Amino acid sequence: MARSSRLPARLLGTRAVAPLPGRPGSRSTRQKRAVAAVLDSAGGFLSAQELFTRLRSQGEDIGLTTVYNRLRSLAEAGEVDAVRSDDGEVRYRRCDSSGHHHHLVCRRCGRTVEVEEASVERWADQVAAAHHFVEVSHTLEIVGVCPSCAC
Amino acid sequence: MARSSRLPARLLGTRAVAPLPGRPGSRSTRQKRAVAAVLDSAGGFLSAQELFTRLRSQGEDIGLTTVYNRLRSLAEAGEVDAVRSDDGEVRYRRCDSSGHHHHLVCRRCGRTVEVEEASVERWADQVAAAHHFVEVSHTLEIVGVCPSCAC
DNA sequence: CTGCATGCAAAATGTTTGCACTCTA
DNA sequence: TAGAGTGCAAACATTTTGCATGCAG
Repeated sequence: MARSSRLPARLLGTRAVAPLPGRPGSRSTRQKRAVAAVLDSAGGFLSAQELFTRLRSQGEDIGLTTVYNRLRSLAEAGEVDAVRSDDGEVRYRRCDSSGHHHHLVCRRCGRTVEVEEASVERWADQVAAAHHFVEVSHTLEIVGVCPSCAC
Repeated sequence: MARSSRLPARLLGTRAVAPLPGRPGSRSTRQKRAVAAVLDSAGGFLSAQELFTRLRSQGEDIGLTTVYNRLRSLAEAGEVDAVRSDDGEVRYRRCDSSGHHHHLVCRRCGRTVEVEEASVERWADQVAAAHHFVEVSHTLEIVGVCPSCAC
């Protein structure tokens, strides 16, 4: 009962040590390419369901299972970050690995702005250290309504 | 599709303008008392399912629906905090500090430390303002391994 | 008595799994 | 042609909802 784990919790958290894409035995398919493309163009966070809808609405013939499969592989490979949102969906974003950053998200249109602020990182690390926590990571998201959606 | 909300997202996030317990028309029942008791004695985070199991195993005759009902009421009243864990369950804990705060969570044993830091709040609001976002809220959680679990 | 509270049963969601089929390499 | 990849259908776990019944005030 306590043991649920619909998603191997290990996939979550923002740390990523990524093996390069194109590993042995990996095959290139239309679906893989499509998922990657949408993920790239989106920039921000996307849930599996959203991703699936976008693909379908742009005429791509792909199954929901495949989207989940792909997303899991990408997450395991460290090519996307996965965080669970408040409403229970897991949301993925292309991990540009160039630096740790957070997002300012519009709750209406989904527009996202990347935000970097070292002080927050430092603060989080300090807090953790003060309580002697190790292997620390953190998640932070600011949500609101963007100017275009405001009125 | 973006609109899922198995749990009205408004319950999450730590904003709480709490009406005092025992509001008008509120009745005291065995079940309510039982939930409150377990929640109190637990101290830390508890999922609805865990709470339910504990109640049952200690002989309490209560339904799962009631547990969920109660938890929702308590969350709306600001008497418990609700955070979604990595594995998808919402976990509740008796909320003692009345203000807005975040959590430092042990990813092994679930132990949590409440953290308050005005500067983070201010920073989040500033970032949002800079991009002209309104109706802003934010979520922040720091996860790591606590000293006892680090060994 | 009144209507808040309870809880069974059933629906809804997001995600995972079993497995037969498809296509890339 | 072997096996990685795909995707339908069905299973799952958590949470919500409909509704008839119960009980505190």
